Amino acid sequence: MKYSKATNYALHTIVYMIEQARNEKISVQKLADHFNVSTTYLSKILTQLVKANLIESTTGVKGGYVLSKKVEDISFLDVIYAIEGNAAFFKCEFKDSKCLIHKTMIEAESLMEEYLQNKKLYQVAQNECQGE
Amino acid sequence: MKYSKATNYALHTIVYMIEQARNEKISVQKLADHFNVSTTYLSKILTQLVKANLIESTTGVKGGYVLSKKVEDISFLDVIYAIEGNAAFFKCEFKDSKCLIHKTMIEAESLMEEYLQNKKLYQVAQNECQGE
DNA sequence: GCGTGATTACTCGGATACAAGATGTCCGAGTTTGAGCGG
DNA sequence: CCGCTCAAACTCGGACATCTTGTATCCGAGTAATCACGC
Repeated sequence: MKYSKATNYALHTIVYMIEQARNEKISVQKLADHFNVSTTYLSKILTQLVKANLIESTTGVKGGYVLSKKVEDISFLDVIYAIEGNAAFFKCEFKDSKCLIHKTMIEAESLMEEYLQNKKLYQVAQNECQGE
Repeated sequence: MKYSKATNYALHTIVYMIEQARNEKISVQKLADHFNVSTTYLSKILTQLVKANLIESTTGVKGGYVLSKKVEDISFLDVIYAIEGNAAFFKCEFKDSKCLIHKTMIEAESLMEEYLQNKKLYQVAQNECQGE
């Protein structure tokens, strides 16, 4: 039961983009250097963020990635869902919907997700840990 | 980011034991039949619960497992920790302790865990999903 | 009937096998910008 | 100076390799109750 490294990279990437001058495109290359990961790997992660409509990409020379929303609209949960998917943490093998254990676990998860939905990434920008 | 099946089995096993007459030993065999899993696999899971002092085992003929605490003292979180470990969901690769992303994620996790700590398993016993 | 040993019904733990997912790399393809070059 | 071509700088996507973790099985060892047997 752990969040993947990819989620960590995704969160940091978005925060980094928030801290850049607005609407300035940024290349995978630059991000990868900054976080000290391979460009190809990071690009996979960014592709997932694009599919979730959190960022936009423009191809070709001078291409790169830009936030596609107002910074106030990007929550932790948005990024997490984009990378991890939005399936429930817990799934009862048995009677599922009627299972009280299942119900309890879902309630617990909801608490956490509600918090992460209300927490926006721009709130932690600046003074943020910036890779190595 | 998902809880393992083992956690599901563990939670259901404890609930099942709560529903049994108190202090009555129960064998892996019986539990495995009930949940329709292999005895050897379930026994590994139970061993983890023993190590976490949630249940006790007695070996030999007429041996088996019994709860080792009062039912009011067994929380969801106890069982989850026993199986999943108590490591944090999220770990920042970078400056860790100073990272606000990390801090936020830990806060979110704490909310969930607090809920699961206060929720006891006997509260969902009875009317519970009992395997197939 | 009483002690001793064998059998039986259990748990325990190590070794192993398999599958799935996370992590990461490689490479070829498509796309846009801009530079170079010829008329 | 205009238009064409071509290279360069990007993203995109599929295929693949590797590692870790979860799931599951097998088997041999240890342990305690009970049964059987001999004295």
